Amino acid sequence: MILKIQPEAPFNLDLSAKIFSNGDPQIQKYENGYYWQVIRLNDKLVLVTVSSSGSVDAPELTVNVKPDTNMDTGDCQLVKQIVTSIFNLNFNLLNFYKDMKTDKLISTLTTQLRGLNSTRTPTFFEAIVSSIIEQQISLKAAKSIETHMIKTFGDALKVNNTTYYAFPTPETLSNLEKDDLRGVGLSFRKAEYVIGLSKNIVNDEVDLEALKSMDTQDVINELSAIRGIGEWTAEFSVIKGLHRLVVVPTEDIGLRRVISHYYNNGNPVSSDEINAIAYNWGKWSGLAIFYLVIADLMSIKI
DNA sequence: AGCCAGGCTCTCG
DNA sequence: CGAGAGCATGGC
Repeated sequence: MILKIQPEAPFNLDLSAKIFSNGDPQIQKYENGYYWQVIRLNDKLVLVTVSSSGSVDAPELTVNVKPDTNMDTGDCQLVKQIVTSIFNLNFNLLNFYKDMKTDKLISTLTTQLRGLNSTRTPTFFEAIVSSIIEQQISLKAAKSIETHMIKTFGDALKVNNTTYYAFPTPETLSNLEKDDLRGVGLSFRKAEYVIGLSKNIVNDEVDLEALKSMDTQDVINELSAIRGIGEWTAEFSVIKGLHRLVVVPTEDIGLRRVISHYYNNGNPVSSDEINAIAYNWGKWSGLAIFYLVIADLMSIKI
């Protein structure tokens, strides 16, 4: 089944999905103009493949859904809604570009990276769990552990003789023992965090849906109260899962590296210095940082 | 080989 | 309170 989505222009799928280039093909990947992953509808899993036609300033996305048996109109709407959420397609970048025209460095990037939108995880839960896994260890190590966890405990969907995996649900993870998650590479400590969080969700002690409509700082406070979630994890969870790009995680080593690179000739920067720089971007601070991070990733020289 | 890498909790003093 | 230990895998 083919669905069409018209994103707010400008939008560039190739730039926006590039961060998934080294993703696992059985989980989530972007390759040769195609982005794919399994998404969870109300009562079923489907493999969704997204590609782009048209131009950056008049884009159209084609969404291929498999299997398409028993897909009703509500399911189609949900697929569109989830894809729109993942790539932030209802967000118009033009106001950001306009307001950044006076910022020499950022406006250079908005020209070069025109149509780059930041992505968000399909579920808030996924953002929190992966942020927990990413604590302390390198992103490479964390990714490897997460992949192992998804392939072991995620729900499988077979399409054209290939098996794909959806991120495991809170229900599934809440029923695991610590040893199960230790077996896929989490530390015993992180296994406790993930299982504890999942149990809280299943028991309705934590309501992630309710958090979604709260102020960013309130969400961070609520999350930080959960065992295993500190300030860093809470901030990255709302950035990756709820797209709250107003947060400036000054204590994050990745952000420090990027600011140091583009604003201080590679010399270390303090939290205060980062805050001072970000303050000038106002409500666009998170998006400006996102453009810097991607520029750094793509080795763009300014 | 050994240290560090997008943290956090627990334990001591 | 503050400081220190311990933890998981991958890369150098």
